[in-house]
Amino acid sequence: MHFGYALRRAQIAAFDAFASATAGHPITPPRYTALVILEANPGISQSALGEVLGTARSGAMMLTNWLVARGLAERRHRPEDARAWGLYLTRRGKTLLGTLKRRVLDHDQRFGAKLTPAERREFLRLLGKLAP
Amino acid sequence: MHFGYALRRAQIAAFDAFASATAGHPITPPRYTALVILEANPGISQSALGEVLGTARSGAMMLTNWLVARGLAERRHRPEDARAWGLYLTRRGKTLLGTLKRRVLDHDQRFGAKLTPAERREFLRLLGKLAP
DNA sequence: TATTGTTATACTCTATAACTATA
DNA sequence: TATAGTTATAGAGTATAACAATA
Repeated sequence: MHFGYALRRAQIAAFDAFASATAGHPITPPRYTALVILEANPGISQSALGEVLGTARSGAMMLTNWLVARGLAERRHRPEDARAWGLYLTRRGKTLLGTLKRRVLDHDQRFGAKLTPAERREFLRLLGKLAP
Repeated sequence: MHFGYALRRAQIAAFDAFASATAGHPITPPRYTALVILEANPGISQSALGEVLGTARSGAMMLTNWLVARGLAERRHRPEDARAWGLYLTRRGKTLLGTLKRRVLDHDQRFGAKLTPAERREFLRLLGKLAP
């Protein structure tokens, strides 16, 4: 069995847990991650968002467009640089993220509950060695 | 740190290893997996291929079309069921898969070499508990 | 009626390239 | 010239729905 396959299978199972947690919302993993990043970095630029997400600028823009169209985030002009936007969660975005975070964390913990506490620690340590 | 994120990061690293192994070939993880499945199950039907891959029939068909268009696989009529095709690797498909398997396995082992042999065994055991 | 393959369609993710406005 | 954002385009993956041929 390849590492790649085994990892992929486990990650698909984790995606399933995420899908259960976000059922009823059109939220995908990248969108959820973007919300989390915006919450932790108010005023971040689109380019910086793309860098953190590990995607191209254009991808960050489409992601931002989607969030803005649904009233979850907003662009604000930066006085010090007319080229860049500052991105912020709206009240609605913060509320949704609050709800989703609880549900995602809950499902994540249930997913991890297949391991004992000691196994969880060891597993996360080994993941850290594989993807530093 | 969520399990989901940690797993995703490690899996992206594994995908990178796969990409290095298949550099120069337009082979993706699902295409590689399909080749492996066809090698192990000569004459398998498209529907069965889709089931093993965990995707819809239509996806298995587009995958098959791609392989057939490049001369890597072929469809043969089944005498016992005029509805279904039997799928087979061509000689060219077998040759390519042979080359790729060596390279993918090599990169997979290099990826896993970030862990000690004992850690590798434990890691695969824990992955098995998470995604049985 | 159920199944196989097929086609059409749609959405998401990702990437590159070219363009604009600004620095 | 370099950067931020934008737009266009493309490929890949995945899914559903409807259809014809066959079982």
